Amino acid sequence: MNNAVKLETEQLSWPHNTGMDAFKRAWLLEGEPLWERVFAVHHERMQIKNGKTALKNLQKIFTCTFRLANSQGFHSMSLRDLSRETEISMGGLYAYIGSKSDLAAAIAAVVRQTIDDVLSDLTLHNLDPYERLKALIYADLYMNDILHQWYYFCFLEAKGLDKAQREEAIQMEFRFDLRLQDIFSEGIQTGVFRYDGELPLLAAGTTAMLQQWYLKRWKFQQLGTNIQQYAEYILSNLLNSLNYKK
Amino acid sequence: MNNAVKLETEQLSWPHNTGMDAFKRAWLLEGEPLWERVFAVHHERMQIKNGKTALKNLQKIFTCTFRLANSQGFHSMSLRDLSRETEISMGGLYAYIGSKSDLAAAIAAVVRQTIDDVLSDLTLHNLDPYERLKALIYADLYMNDILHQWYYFCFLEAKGLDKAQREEAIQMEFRFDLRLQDIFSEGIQTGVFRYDGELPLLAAGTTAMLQQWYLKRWKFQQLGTNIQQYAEYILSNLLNSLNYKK
DNA sequence: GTCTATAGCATGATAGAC
DNA sequence: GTCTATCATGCTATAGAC
Repeated sequence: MNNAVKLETEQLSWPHNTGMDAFKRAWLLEGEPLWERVFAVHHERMQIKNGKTALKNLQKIFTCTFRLANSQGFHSMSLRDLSRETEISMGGLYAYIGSKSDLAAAIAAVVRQTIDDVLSDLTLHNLDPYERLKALIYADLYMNDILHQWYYFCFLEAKGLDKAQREEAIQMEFRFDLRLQDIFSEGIQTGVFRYDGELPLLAAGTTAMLQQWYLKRWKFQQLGTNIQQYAEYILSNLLNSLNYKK
Repeated sequence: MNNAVKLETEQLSWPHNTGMDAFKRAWLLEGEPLWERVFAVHHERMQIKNGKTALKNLQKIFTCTFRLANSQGFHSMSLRDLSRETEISMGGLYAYIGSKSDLAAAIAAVVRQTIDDVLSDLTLHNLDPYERLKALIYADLYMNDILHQWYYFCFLEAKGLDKAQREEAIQMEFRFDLRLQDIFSEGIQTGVFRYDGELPLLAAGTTAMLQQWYLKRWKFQQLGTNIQQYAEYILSNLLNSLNYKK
């Protein structure tokens, strides 16, 4: 795991404390640490090796890519658009991105690695099924929220990626579903959950509801639903399906 | 409502009989009736007025557009790709589509009108909340299945449509959610349902699960879940949330 | 490290023969 | 009604000055 992402001193404060502030303190998914991560993943494709200036321009390039691609689509965003938006010349852009499709690939790669880092750390904690379920749902939803532009891009532009990356994305989602199913199964075995339907479908439905948070922002905005309320809704709905009795 | 879509003689056989065969017989959403619908919606933009040849080529054009756009994205599908795939020359294509974006707009328009026709007809039946819920979920899922390429296209290419059409798509989804909420509310009032959470979130979650059927075909294929099983899962999961007792 | 200028090519669209 | 040939434009990417 990339140490830059996780403050060791905070490791034990989360997921036991499931507030979003605690999550943000424990995981450095925003601001400069994020761009250092992007640089770490992407720097082989870059001509610029000076970290200081690279970070500033990487941030501009990725941020503007999200603004353009998430509103009109990545393929219909031209590099001239991106050049205008970032105020970096065409030639300048190519010192950072290698090619247009490299840019999309980098976004997907950063998302994959971040998810892996955060979720694999969750398994280190020794929690009971209820706590594991809660921690997984809150962690995933917080990630969806903080990196919502990244997730939105990956979901809607997946077709544009090469076959290996598309396959990776599908495998990531399968693993997430399986992680949920494992928790369900363990809870059923230990007797805290009871469910007589298809666990894969229950997991798939949960994943779908979590993804809504970045896919349907307009809906939650219109409803006035905040992230805490939505997390609680998903969890209580799921616990109800699982016949969990506190 | 467009009479060509609905066989009057079958009006009463559905939604009381919720099998997919009955749905397909009642609603003509496939084959020649579908392409006649497309022609009806799109013919103003076409130079060809002869129905016979137009229908055959429209089918080729739309079918190939789905194959290309749903695998690589509509914007990165060139009209030369489409020309090669349909075996219609570039000049020939323009006798049918007006422009590339007209083609996307036509797909969205056909979907919108079909949904409106099918769902508005459902309200004509006088059903109790349980039956209405079942009919709505089955009808929507069957539509998602039969027209899955159309829905998939609309979901993933929505960004490429003009503002009015994007707004229309959002309004359609809001109306669907509200339709679900109305049924929930009526059931709660008449005492067959009991729910103390947020109805809009329960409706949004149901809509999300229905959309999975065309968004995540790879998942259901891998799980071996067929449409009947999935319809039953969504309904029973929802009835459980609503504390419905048969 | 950033820029301007431009190469080289693919694209959407149209004109006009048949 | 369908085709071929072509136009004008916009695109990604690079070369080379500073």
